[in-house]
Amino acid sequence: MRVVKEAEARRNEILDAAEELFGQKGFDGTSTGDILGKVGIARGTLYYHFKSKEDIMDALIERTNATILHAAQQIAEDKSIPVIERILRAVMALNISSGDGSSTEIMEHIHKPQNALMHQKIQKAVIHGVPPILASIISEGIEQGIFNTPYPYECMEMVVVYATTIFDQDMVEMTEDERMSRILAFIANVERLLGAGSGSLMSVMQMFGGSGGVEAGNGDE
Amino acid sequence: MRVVKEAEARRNEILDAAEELFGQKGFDGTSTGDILGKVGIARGTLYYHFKSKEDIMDALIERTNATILHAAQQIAEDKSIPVIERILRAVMALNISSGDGSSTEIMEHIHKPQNALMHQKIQKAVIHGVPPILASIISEGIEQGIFNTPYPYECMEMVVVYATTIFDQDMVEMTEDERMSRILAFIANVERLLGAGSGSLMSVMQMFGGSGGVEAGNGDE
DNA sequence: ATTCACCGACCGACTGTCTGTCGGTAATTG
DNA sequence: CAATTACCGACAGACAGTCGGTCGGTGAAT
Repeated sequence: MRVVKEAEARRNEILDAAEELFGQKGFDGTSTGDILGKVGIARGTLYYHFKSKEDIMDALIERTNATILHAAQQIAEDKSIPVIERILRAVMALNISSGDGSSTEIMEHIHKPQNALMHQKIQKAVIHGVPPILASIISEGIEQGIFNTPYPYECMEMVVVYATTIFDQDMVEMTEDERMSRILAFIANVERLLGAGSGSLMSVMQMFGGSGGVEAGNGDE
Repeated sequence: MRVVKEAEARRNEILDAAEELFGQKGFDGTSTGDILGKVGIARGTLYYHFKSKEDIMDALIERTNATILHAAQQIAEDKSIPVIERILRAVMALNISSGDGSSTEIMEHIHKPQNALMHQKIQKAVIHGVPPILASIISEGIEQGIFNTPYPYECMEMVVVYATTIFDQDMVEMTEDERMSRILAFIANVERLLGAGSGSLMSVMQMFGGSGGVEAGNGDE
């Protein structure tokens, strides 16, 4: 039983299988044998296309990242959308999406206590890729007088690092209430960082899916 | 050749060896065989004291953390030290120290591209343990009118998450200049978060070893 | 004060699993 | 009908964890 395909097709088959398996069982929990079985190829074939198991992970992250960042970048450049709305949409594009309707929901099930390495690599990619995109939008906001900070990039870096660590990962166990109050504090803090008016960013709360009627018309402080 | 010791003594011998080896070669790069050789015991003995390799790491992190956090806590409670100075000292206590002069400089060489799992676990412990300590100092500062924020805890959480990710790890490659400008921006951002006067936190810059006006003298790297 | 039963600490051969390699084979292409 | 490209699967090497068994010390009983 021998099926020959174009190298890139095989590569993607392997990545697809790896994506699903890593999501289910984690990187360490997935053996190359699992991938072999799922794709239906032999050991040698896998190592013909990838030089190591880790190489598969790297390729997977790059593939996903390219797709996701591109989508966010597109949105960021669309000056027809108001700044605040655009931030919201750009961030949304990073969370789920992908475009072609296929899976690519790595972000979904990656938050396992396992996959530490994968986690780290993804975060590195995110920290590298996302802040520049958001900072460009912020800069526009500054020109429009919506924001006011000398450090748009560093602000976004801080925001992204914090949000991905606390909200996307399972670094801190939280009840639904704790989460909600963290989100409120977070938004208030971001407003300060960006020099935005108090409450001006409350509309972005919908980014944090789950519960929470956006009803929050509270004026604290 | 058979040497019998008290269980806790052996446990600590094993942890000492693991600490050094993990620091040198990383967690994945260290085999249980390496530890065995270094301590001079047999396989079975290791698994008599620890239930798995990961269990060794957990114990190691807990041991280190207990020491470090305790030191920082002590400082935080010393109301004779001015608030700003106290923050500085508490953070210093987290970085190196340990107390008894022995090693415990995990934080030193842990920042390797390897040890992802260890990294994650340490960060989790830090995120859990440090913000409460710092927040208590901040709260005092608020009473004294030095700071002004409704969210001292969340601010510290954000600060700690960001600083450990960007400055302590190698998440982002930076030149010395980039690092310096990141630090400046960071301090300015923290001042905003805490509602502190502009420039009031510049003195804490010495926390970030290396260059900067502190003249500490060490030329690392 | 000697014997003996007991138990915690210790040993190391062994097992199962996993990653990565290598020589060889089938399909494809020019 | 070469030469290249994709593929195969047996194999080597390494490693984490297990298990039956051993040894030294300690306290109780003789």
